[in-house]
Amino acid sequence: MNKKISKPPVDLPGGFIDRKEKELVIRDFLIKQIKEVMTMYGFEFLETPSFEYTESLGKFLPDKDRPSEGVFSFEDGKKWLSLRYDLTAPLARFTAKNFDNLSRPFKRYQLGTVWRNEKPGPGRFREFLQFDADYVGTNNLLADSELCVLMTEILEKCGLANNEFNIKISNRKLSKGLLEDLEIIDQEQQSTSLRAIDKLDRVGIDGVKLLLGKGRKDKSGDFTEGAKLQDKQISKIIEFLNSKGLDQLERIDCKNQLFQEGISELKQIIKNFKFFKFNNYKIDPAVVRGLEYYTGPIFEAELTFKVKNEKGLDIEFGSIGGGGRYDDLVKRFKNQDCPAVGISIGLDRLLYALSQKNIFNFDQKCPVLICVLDNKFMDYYFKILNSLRSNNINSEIYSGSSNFKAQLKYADKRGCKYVIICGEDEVSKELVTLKNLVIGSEISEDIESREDWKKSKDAQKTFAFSDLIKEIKK
RNA sequence: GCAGCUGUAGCUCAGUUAGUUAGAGCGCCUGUCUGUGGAACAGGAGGUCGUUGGUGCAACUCCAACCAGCUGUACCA
Repeated sequence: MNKKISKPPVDLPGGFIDRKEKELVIRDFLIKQIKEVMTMYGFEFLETPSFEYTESLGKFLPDKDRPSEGVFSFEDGKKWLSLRYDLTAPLARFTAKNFDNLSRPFKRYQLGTVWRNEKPGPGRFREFLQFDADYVGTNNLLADSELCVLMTEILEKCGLANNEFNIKISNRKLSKGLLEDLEIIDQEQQSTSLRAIDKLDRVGIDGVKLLLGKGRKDKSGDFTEGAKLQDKQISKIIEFLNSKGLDQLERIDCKNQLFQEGISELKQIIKNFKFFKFNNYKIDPAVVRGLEYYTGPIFEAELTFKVKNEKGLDIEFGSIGGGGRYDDLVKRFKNQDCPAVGISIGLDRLLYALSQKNIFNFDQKCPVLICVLDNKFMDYYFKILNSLRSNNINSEIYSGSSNFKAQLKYADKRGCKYVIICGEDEVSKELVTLKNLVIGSEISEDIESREDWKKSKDAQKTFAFSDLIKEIKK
């Protein structure tokens, strides 16, 4: 044997993780809640494949030097394929492909894994599960309103309290109109300004001022180039950002037509909220969400509590969901006007946030372990097993080959609440000994010597086989 | 991508001014205990000191490059 042969790594590529039962159980729960809400609201369930032609997904065409900038891609024959990075681009493709057969508005929801080749962070991976709900083929703002309501209902059903998040609403027409009105028309300067606005909640008003002006140094001393606007323009934008409600926004002196359209759309959306008796929202002009793509109202679900990393430090967590109106998306594929609006929620991020609240319980999942004291009692063990399973009790016969002591350790590690112990004494008299490991563990805290715990049989009980189900259900 | 910090056992970390065979706690395995996990005691396994190169008689220790992780920042459909 040559020891020098290097073994393959057990590490995973950065941003990819193994997901264990505890997490998957919660994830299944979240999915179940989402499906219920979506069905209630009358949305269709859709699934599209993981891969699409790279061109169909959008602007991230692989070039020879960096074929995977942002997306995972490979060349299949002469065509480039990519793993989808969201569910919206595939929806637009699907809609265009089936345009003539779809009812419009077309309401669909989708749950699926998406992949992004970018820097991972806490609760943020390169492979993650996303949920999307969209209205395609309507410009009725009732759809926008309903999606906000729906997002709220989902988050609440998933375990967030009403005061632990809120939906921030804005309109791309406001920021765009304002910039036009301030004669900031240079494309570069516009984008930089929009990005600066978007950062309000992270860098604060002063940070935004710097980013709109000369630029800003971050905590590590790294410098970000600013938009280099004039002071007059900056103070106008700051006034805009400080406008908390619709009233204050309306008072801003801006004649720009786009801006005014934005205001009246927001008014309509809020008016619609009354139908839904919905008020867990906040007008927030600082919401921008990306640069391309969105054309009108935009929404973002923001947590109101601090998220910590595994070392207990508060971290910048960002939003757990959001969306908006993207009226031009389908047009990329088909020469048809097809306004649309949608939301998405990152389930892994939601799960990460929820996991800090300790609201989930896993007791029932662990099986009852039937210990094997001797193989000659197998018939009896299977009699017990069949009885448990037919009564819907998770159970198993120890499947290793170690001694009794090791079997208890195994049960301990699995988190089993009960073990069943049957040897000569029990089998000959049709009895069952049931040991409660949880109680046993509690008792052990007061036990000091080995003699004491040998005596401590409070945690276990012996009774007739016929009473097994009755006893275990107690 | 950029910046700062951190890489020593499965985990958390110590390791002096470079100086024999690199340590601790927790965890893991075995025994005391052949029908009782969690206590105690005793023993054991487990390390190419992130990687590669450099300087030294000598490198975990100094230098360089690279890699990985964390945090911030940029980009974000």
